[in-house]
Amino acid sequence: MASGDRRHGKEPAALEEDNFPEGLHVLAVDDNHVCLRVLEAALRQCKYKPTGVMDGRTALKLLREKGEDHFHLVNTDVHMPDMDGFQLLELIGLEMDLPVIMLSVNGEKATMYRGIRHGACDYIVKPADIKEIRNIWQHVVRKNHVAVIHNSSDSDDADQRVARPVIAKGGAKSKKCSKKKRNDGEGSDDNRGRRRNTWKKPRVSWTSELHNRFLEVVNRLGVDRAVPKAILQMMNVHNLSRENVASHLQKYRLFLKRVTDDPTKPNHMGDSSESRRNASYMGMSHQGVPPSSALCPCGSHNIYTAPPSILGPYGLSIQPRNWATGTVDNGGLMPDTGSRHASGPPVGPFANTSDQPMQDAFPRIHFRSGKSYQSVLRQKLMEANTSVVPSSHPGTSSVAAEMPNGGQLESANQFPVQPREQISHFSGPMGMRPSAMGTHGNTQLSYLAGNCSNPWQNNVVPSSFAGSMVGAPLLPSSQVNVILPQINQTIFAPSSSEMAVFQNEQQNQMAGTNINNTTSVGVYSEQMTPLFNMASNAAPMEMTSVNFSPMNQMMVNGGSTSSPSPNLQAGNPVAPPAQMANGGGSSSSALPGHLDSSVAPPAQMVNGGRSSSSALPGHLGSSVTLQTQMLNGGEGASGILPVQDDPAGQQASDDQPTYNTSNFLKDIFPSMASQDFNPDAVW
DNA sequence: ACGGAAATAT
DNA sequence: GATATTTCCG
Repeated sequence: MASGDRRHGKEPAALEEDNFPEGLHVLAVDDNHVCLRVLEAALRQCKYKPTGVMDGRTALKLLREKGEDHFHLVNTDVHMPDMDGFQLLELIGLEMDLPVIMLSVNGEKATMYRGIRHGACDYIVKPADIKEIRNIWQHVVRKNHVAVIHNSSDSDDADQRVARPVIAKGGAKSKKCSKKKRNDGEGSDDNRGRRRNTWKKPRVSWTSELHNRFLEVVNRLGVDRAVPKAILQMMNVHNLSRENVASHLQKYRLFLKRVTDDPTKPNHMGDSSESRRNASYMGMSHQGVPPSSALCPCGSHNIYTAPPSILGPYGLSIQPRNWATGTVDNGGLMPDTGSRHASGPPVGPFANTSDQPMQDAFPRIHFRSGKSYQSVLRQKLMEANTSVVPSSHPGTSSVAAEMPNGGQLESANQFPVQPREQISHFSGPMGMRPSAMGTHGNTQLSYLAGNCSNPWQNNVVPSSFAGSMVGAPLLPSSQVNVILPQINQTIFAPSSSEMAVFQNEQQNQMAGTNINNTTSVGVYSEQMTPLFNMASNAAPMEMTSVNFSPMNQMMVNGGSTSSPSPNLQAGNPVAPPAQMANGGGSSSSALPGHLDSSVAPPAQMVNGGRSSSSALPGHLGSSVTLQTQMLNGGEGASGILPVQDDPAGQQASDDQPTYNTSNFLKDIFPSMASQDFNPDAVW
């Protein structure tokens, strides 16, 4: 119960200095020679291995050449003449998935916001306190674990979890010393340099889609020849390892065995024994994802009809589930294996990705997982607001402790109400206007039943095989069609340019709606959020359970109720068929429109349901929306920021096109003069 | 490379 | 606490 132990705070709450991993390669980017020198010296002093370059372009080139494996961190100034610092942030983030700490001389919150929006995981205001420099290593650690630890948003020790050391001496494994001999040899060698090697393997989520394919292959191969390697090969799913398959196969075999041994096991499918087994198995493991029509041509893969497919009953059963409450209401048709995640449906992130197993991820611009992380950023921003140069480093328990509710708040407010104007941006499935959908439970129902998994597949369910969905083409929704393909392209073959376009698109749309209240983030952004997470994250590790919370929420929203809320309607397109089964099972239907829209998990609902930001004190609310914004990854959503001067269009002071020594001095000295002399200040 | 089983994550 | 998934090891 290692994880349990950690959750209960048995382990160090903070990233202790003891765990400082010396020799992290830090790429220092600053066009100013003096600055760079100082920075490098500081890094060195802090036991890092700085690799300084003079400008953004060189830095990017270097990064691309050496690969992210060579660097652990990037510390870059955002004020560079040769390249937009923010663009650099983004590029690095998207391409390399490296923690990037932005350096800024002005320390303005707008700059910080922007930097964060562009992927910075933290920022340091010059003159930097050496302590801050010293602490940046924690981002590497956090990066590795926040995602993994995240989820239990309701736990009060979340902050501690986030701050937990990861790569410390033991390499990737932060596991406590195993009681067994097996893990004793912690001191493996893969800890220091190869950050990559220290990374935990992304957790693959065996959705029904994936499982379907798996079963299909197994069936095709025959039980005897169905060995991991062969299966893997035939499955032809990217990012799926032999181990993954082996593991799944193991589980499957175990299941088969169990079924064989216990023929009395309930068979709700009423199928042949084989079918039953498969079906049951699916029930056992599938993630509430509608089966792929492609894999199961019967085309009846929905909760209303569960006919056998020519390919077999693979995962045909959908696990009706009330995502909102984390309970399962499948009419006893299926085991409740996938319902453990109270935070939402365990949907995978790869909607419509044709060959991607769902995995957890730790997106750069994704702070959901790190409640404390958010808190940290929030604090930093707050400090920035008050012109206080933060000395404490984000992630430290102390900081986290200051925002015990951070996670809850953010979640509750994550998906504010969608204004109609925005809704109109999206055409529903089959050309239905969102407003025309879901108003009546039947509408959704019929839609979902008729078109099977389209909406689900395209909008919500991160099906690994959605690409092969028979019904996919039926979905005329421009939104869906436009977005999904990009997901495929950006996630696993991240192209910064593509991503940029992607974001821009969204930004434009968002901007077009001129949202400026904290509850105006609409369906679009909600749906996009996960995409951004994915796209901006090379290691989709936490997608399933974290990144997609938004999606999950959407699902709850759209499928669980026939709420009259227009917002809800907006969410309908993503309503999972499975949810339809629940009909009005979700309690959300009884909730106010806003709540419906935001679909806050139970715990969060308590929080007020509606936009939490509005119920919170200024800064607090600000932070909440900040996350949303970050999640959105686009500036378009910035309008929701309570902070007035951080609108999308703000090109304000942080946009200094040029940054020369003169500016530097001007910026630095006043800054230094304005604060107590700090012997630790780097520059 | 496999598959069982322990470890760990959710 | 139960399971799912990963990791280790023969």
